[in-house]
Amino acid sequence: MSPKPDVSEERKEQITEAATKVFAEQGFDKARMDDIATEANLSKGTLYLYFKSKDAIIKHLLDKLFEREFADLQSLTDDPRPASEKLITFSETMITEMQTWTRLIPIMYEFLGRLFRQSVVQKAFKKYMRFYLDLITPVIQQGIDEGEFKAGNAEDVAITIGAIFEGTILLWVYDSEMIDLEKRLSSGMKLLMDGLKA
Amino acid sequence: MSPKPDVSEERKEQITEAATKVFAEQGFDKARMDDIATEANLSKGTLYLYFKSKDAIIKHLLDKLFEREFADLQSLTDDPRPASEKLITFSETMITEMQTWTRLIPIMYEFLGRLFRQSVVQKAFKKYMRFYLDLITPVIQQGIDEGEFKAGNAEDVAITIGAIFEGTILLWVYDSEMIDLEKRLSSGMKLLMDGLKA
DNA sequence: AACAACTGACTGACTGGTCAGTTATAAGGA
DNA sequence: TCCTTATAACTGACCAGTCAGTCAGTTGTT
Repeated sequence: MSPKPDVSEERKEQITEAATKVFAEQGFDKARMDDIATEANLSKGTLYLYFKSKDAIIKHLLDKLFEREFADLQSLTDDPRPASEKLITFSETMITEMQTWTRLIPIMYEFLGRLFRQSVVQKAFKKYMRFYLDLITPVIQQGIDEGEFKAGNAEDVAITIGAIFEGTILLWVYDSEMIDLEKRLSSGMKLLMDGLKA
Repeated sequence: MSPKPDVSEERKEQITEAATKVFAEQGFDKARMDDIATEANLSKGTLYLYFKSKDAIIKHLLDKLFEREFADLQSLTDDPRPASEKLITFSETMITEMQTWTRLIPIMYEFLGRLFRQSVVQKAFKKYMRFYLDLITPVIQQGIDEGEFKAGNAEDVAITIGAIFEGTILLWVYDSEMIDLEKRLSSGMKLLMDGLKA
């Protein structure tokens, strides 16, 4: 029996939260462990009780980054509706979830900078790609098979859809005043689907 | 009269070249001035004769980043051909130039990480967006006016085209083995233009 | 001799990680 | 109810390594 309750999960969460904020503001390299500690209302020493190093915190953030919202999307796989409707659902879900995502975007791009040098980061992004393509490609294929979409390479189309999403976010990051993210995402998606219809 | 010829432009170029390589490999923060000096076959002290600080080198790279290849594209503005042909030319030019660009991509994304914190970087990316949109939007508008393209908001379409380019590059960065960049760029572009045609 | 170009040892500020010491709380005994 | 004790949780001064930036001195050309 411990004389105190185990707070370790709570602390990890608290540190993760603080780290997310500090890293988003300062970047991985500029951010100091003391900054994270202060933000989490803890001392630096305590951080090291729950994470072995600064890199371990960063790695933890990477692991959490993609695991978040995609559970909702899994259901597309055995959804019985026509492909075009499923794509619209996908698109709407993505756009809705985008709002919870936006605060993580600085961190996303922080990781992108490391993508070229760190194989852990590479693996995580590849896995994300795989997940996305395995989800969408069959839907496109279904649309082609059922004569709803033009014949063509389903994965090609899936990649273009992914590119429109990622690219629109990127352009929005370039100039967020000029671009209304939600509107652009849905208009881009619509444009593509017009070209897709048989 | 200096007793020696002025080598200052040559040195700046030499340092820029070395810095590009080192920053691409290590990232801005990890890269040491000594690394850049070694790569440039100079001593650290010499770097400081030509650049006031590490940040000054980074800023210089940012300035050079966008000024490179776009001169070619300017000609689109007073090209008399139909919009669809101009878009194809645009697309082909971009794809060709992509090859010279790829080695700069790590640096591009390195800057993206700083986009949220440094207004100099923000300004540069906004300017790039403006340049691109001012180039492409009129072409789309022309296509709509001449009845070649569906009616709609020209800037919307321009943004989606930009998103397809930037997004495809991003997905390629996520997993370069899976994506043949050139093929995907042209297939994505084709898909969109199908949806665009009246 | 004059001077531009260059060098690299050095300095001072900074920060990730450590650890000896402190604090707070639950359990058990009186 | 109060005291003692075990120990989990926490702290922050400190250490060791790092690196941007400096500058006194060297090199090489005219």
